[in-house]
Parts: sequence; structure tokens; C-alpha cells
Amino acid sequence: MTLRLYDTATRTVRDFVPREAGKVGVYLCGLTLQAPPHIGHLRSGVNYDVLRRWLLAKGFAVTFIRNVTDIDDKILVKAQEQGRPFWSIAYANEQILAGAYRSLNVLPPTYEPRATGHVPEMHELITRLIADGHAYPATDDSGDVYFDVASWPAYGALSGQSPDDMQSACDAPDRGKRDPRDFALWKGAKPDEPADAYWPSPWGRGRPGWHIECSAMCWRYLGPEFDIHGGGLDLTFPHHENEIAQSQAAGLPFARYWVHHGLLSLGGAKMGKSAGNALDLAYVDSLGVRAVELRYYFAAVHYRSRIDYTEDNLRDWATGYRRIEGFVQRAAERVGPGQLGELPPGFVAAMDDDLNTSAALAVLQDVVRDGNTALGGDDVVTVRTALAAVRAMLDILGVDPLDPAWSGGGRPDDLRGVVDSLVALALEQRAQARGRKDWAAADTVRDQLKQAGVVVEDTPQGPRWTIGEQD
RNA sequence: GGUGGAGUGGCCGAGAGGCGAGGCAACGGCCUGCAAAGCCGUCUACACGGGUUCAAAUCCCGUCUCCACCUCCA
Repeated sequence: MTLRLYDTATRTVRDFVPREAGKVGVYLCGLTLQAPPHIGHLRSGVNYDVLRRWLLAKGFAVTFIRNVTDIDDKILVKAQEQGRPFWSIAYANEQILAGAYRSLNVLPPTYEPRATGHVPEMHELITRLIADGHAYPATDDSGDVYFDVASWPAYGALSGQSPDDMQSACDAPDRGKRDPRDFALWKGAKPDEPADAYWPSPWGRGRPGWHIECSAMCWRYLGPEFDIHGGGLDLTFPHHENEIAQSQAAGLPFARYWVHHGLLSLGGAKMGKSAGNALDLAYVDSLGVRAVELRYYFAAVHYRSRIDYTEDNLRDWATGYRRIEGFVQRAAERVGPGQLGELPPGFVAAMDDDLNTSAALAVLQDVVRDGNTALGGDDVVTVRTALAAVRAMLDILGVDPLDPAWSGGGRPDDLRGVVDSLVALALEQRAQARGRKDWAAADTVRDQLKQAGVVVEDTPQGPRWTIGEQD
């Protein structure tokens, strides 16, 4: 079956046809490293990780590029405030981001380029643009170079806006611009900015404008034309619009599909550092919600929908995940972990339909129910096939409980063996009490184990225990 | 002012002309010594007002509310 994706440029869901059969090049706009990531940023990572895993499952060779912006105005301001080099701030945040992605089981990109590593490519593009009359050095002596929006008639096509209707806005003082809508490709050095934040250029010392970096990195790693460009809905304009203009004006056909994900909001407003409503992974952890459960939440809601975050919603989704996880664990205890099985046709159809993970999950839940029934009826064959299918589906969403990625920070397996022996002792006591129908004694053992964080459940195959929540 | 998008049962959340998506919560039942887990069942919703149609949550017109973008933003 053919994957269909919503393409912002055409505002339709259309068949995904790669530029080159069997291969897909994806570029995702990553973060500006001015601060550690909040969970909205992480949603973005999870959404595109699911896209990537689905492309992989469909047999494509995927080149997945996700950049980081390691220089911009805000980073420079922080460098000034903190008296540190800008690059140390960016790098520290980059490390935190990488750790957050890792704990959410987001696959590392094929490559993660930094803006500052691609200044020569930017210069080449800017030089081309100037030569072709699409860019010009500022009319003052600021050292800025601007893209000439009026020279590119298709400007506004992605976001559906007409330049004439736009509120005049700019990312630099107007005085050096021919038109307020022109945007900076290159920003000349200012005397009040950190002295280590500049590169030589044909237009004097300066640093990258924001948008040009993505054009440069797409070109460098994916070529003049590539398949999918992704990012948050809020990047559609001006960032992606500007990328298209400057890339195409420089002779690069650029992206064939534009995929934008919905934003995460809190209290009705977009989550953001400046809005003061940013929540991070540590916060989620403090709620007793695991990273895998957060990921499940993000993967379960369609990527283009807005997620209005509340603690209750997160907890509900976490509960939902635990039901699925419970089946996987009980089934694995019964028949062994097995291998990842075939994906049910309904799941495949849902994923192919613009990554409808919600509908795909409905299929998964059905299989879980059948598996649970089979578990109760001791139908080992059905349990085995259900487990294999469920794990395969969960793997696409990146939340298979048996994936070693979730085994959690090197806790030695033999510790579980130790606990198992100790719990077995207690359970033996309980079994004896139950044997003589001394329910009070039996329940005391169970209660005490629970207090220690060990939850005991009786099954037809005898008691089983799991590590529960410790209050 | 311009451009997109959204309003679905107690809650979350898919769907987008006709067969009750799914989950969470609640309640009833089965199972259990009691639990837990699981299974079965109950809860028939689509912001509002018109219209089109044999049939509308879905299409059309109007209204209200909310969000995002047009400034840095995932």
C-alpha cells in the first residue's frame, strides 16, 4: 500500500512518491539551543521518529537529518548575561536535548548538523542569490545581507499568504532594507555582541541569518531536491517560506513534501519558554509518569492535532499504556518474548493514511483484548501470535515494553533475580497461609510486599509479581 | 486587518455523507477466599441556527467560541 501524507504546500493528503525509488531523504527542523527542551519540543521528536520508523518498516532506506541551531540572537544574549561563550551554552543544551531524545527512545538521526558548521555552504548560496538578483547587501554599512522578497513572485505560496497583505515585519532594522518583508541571510557583526560569534564573509564579519542554515544543510546532506521537510506548525511562516524562497531562487528544487506537526499547549496557549509554561522531562518524572508513557501519549494522538496538555490527560494515557504493557509482560512470561510479528492490515492501512496512529491503536487494542482472552483461556498459540503482532505495532510507535531501550539505565539483571528469590520466600509464606485458609495472614504478606513496591497478583498459573508504584 | 486550523459522549481521542473507532473514568456481571489483572455488558456523542439529501457529526450558508501564524518559536 502507498503511504499518504498531508502536504502543507498543497493542503491535501497525497500519495507519497519518493524522488528516488526505495530511498527517502527527510529533513527536520530541530531546536534552537537557547534553552533545554520542553515536552513540546520532545513531541516533535517523537512524531518524526514515528514517521521515520514507519518509512523504515515500509522498506525505505531513510536518510534522516535533524539539525540544531547553535547560534542565534537569544543564545548571544544569554552568553552576554552569563559571561560564557555562546557555543558552550549551545553545546550544553545540545547534550541535554540528546539525553531527552534518548530517554524517549527517539532514534538518533542519520546526522545532526549544526548551523555553525555550514557557513561556507551558506556563503555559496548567498553569493548565488546576490549574483542572480535575489539578494543584496544592506544599503547601510551594517554588513547585513537580505533576501529580496519582491524578486521572488512565488513568495507566500507555502503559507498561502500574499505579501501585500502581510503586516510589515522584519528581523532586523528596516533602514538597510529595500522592503520591510526582506529577511536577513547574513547578519553583520555588531559591536555590542560577543566577540567570538563571527565568521569572515565577503560582506564583512558576521553570522548566519536564521533561515539560510536550513537551506544550506538540506543541500549539503540531502542534495538539491529531497523528499520530506518537517517541522512545527509555527515554522510554516516565515521560516519555511523563507527556506523555499532562498533555496529555489538559488536554483535548488528543494523539498517535495512539507509535513508540519501540531503544537503542544498548556492552558490554551502554546508551550514555550517565553510564555513561562514550559514543562520538561524531569517534571513528568516527578509525576511518576515514565518516559515511555509520555511517548505513548505523544504517539497516540495524531501528529497534526494540537495536544492540550493537562496532568490528568497524561495520567490517563499512562494508564492506557499500562494495560497494553501488562498484556505484553504477562504474555511474555507465559510464552517467552518471541519475535516481532506481522503487522495487522488494519494497522498498516491506518499508518499509511497520513500516520493515523489513533486508528492504528484501535487495531492494537483489539489484538490486546484477544490476547488477554487467550491468556485467560490458556490458548498459547493465540497468545504467541497476539504478542508478536502487538510488539510489532508497539515497535512502530517506539513503545514496545520489551525493547531494550526501556530497560532503564543499566540496572543489573541479577538484581531482579535477587528480588525474585526474596519475593519467592514471602510468597511461600503466603501460600502456606492460604493453604490453611488463614486469609488474614495471607493478605498481610501481600500488603507488606505492596508497601515494599511489589504488587502480587494471583493467576491460574500461580502468583506473579511486578514492581508497582511506590507511594 | 490577512492566512490557516479547531469545537465529538463524564474525560481523552479517531472518523469526515449511510454499518456504535478506540482508550480512561463510572456502574453492573463473570472470575477470585478477598483482591488485582483480565473478560462480558451498560453509558448512542458530534458548538449553535438554517439548508441540500432517501440519509448529515461529515456537504452548503450563517452565527458563536477557541487556537496558531503574519516578531523569536517544535
